[in-house]
Amino acid sequence: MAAQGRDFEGVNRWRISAPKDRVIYDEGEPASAFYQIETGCVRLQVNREDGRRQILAFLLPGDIFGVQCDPTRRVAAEAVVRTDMTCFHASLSQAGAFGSGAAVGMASALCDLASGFATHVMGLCHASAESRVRWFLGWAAAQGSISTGDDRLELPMSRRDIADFLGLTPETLSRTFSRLEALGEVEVQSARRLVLRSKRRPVKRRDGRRLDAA
Amino acid sequence: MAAQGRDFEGVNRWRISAPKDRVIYDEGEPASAFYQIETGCVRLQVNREDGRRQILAFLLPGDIFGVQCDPTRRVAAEAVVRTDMTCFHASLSQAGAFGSGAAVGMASALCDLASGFATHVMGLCHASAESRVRWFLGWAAAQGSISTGDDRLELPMSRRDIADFLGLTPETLSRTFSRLEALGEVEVQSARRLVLRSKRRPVKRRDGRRLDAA
DNA sequence: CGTGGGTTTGACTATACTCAACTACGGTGG
DNA sequence: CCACCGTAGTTGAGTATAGTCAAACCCACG
Repeated sequence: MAAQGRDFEGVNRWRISAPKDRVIYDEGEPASAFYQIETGCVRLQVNREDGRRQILAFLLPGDIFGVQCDPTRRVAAEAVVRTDMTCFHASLSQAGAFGSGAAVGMASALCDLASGFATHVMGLCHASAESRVRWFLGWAAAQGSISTGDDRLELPMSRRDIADFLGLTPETLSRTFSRLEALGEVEVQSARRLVLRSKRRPVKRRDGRRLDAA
Repeated sequence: MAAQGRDFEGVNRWRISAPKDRVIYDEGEPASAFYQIETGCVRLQVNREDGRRQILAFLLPGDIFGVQCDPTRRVAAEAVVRTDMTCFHASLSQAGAFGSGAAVGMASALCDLASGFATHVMGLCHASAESRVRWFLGWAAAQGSISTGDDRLELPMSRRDIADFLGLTPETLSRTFSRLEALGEVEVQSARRLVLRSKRRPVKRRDGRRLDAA
């Protein structure tokens, strides 16, 4: 959804590549550039003092990240898998110097980011683990670079990544995948290779239980 | 935190006022304006088909909301209490016409919004109800228009609003307030009038338990 | 082919949700 | 000004669900 008609004319740029788990930028660093993913996957995350980690977003090809007002990074960006991206050397405060086009482009990227966060909040508020995982699967299925054709998912991230994204423990996540597989909603070919089975979404009741459990 | 140095010169504007619970805009409506709060409080929310409601953000004086790329509203905005605001008649796609200043201003507003959402995600991922409520109290204490001086909070929103914001039931929220009161961390003078008691934050361990339970 | 980390499963515990009743507050009208 | 009423909030009991600790499994890598 990101990056339609945003070329950021006049902004200095170069291509960079990051191997799996490479830190692209870390919390506390000065922010002077933003990025657009070409191939791969990036996670935005906050590392808590107690060692726990919250993943705020998974970003995929086309997505722009790193645009912000604050001069220092509040969240870290790490490559989930080997990732190629374009690095634009500009901050929002200087955006005016590049003309309104660049500013609108950056605003547009922020729009997508905010929209993704909002969707994430909505996903997290599904109380049950089952709902959260269904929501995650729906999100993944809607991403072109994850969903390879007909209901076949190729996940770039680990179970722990997903757990930290959904606010669940890896154990609960794994159990939930197993339950959904038993329900026939998904086939877990391997940890990162899934096939969605339910062609049409099951009808939900007010209490969140499925009517057509099959 | 919002609205520093953003005057949106040249953008047509007018002042509007909304009584408690008035819908400012609803999901599905066309988006042609954005807003800045003068006094009061606004909630951004999504109403689910099952009747449940997720509140994505509480917005306070100075905050800007309603800036988006999408031509239709994905979330609704409602006044929590009687609210006065300025309505700016401009959308992000036309922002270029007003010069880069307006575009940067709108991007800046989006930055704040995204930042708030990100903080919200982090708050929701605190597993326990106790942590979520502590996080909410911390958020409220940091808001000038809620925190009246020394650790005294005047909440504009109801328990149900807070519950829908934190992804808890009103019962659990109420119980949690009672527990925090028993722990001496907060005094619940009335439902919307709180006094924070812990001058210094209690030290936490990796497992989230307090060391200096008192 | 062997090893190791990621993943899955198991048993138990802690916590939040549900349904229900009770209470307190705020607004209205006498 | 006080009494009443309705709604919001609180508390209680029982149940369902996710977390914790621990061990087994399995795939991917060397």
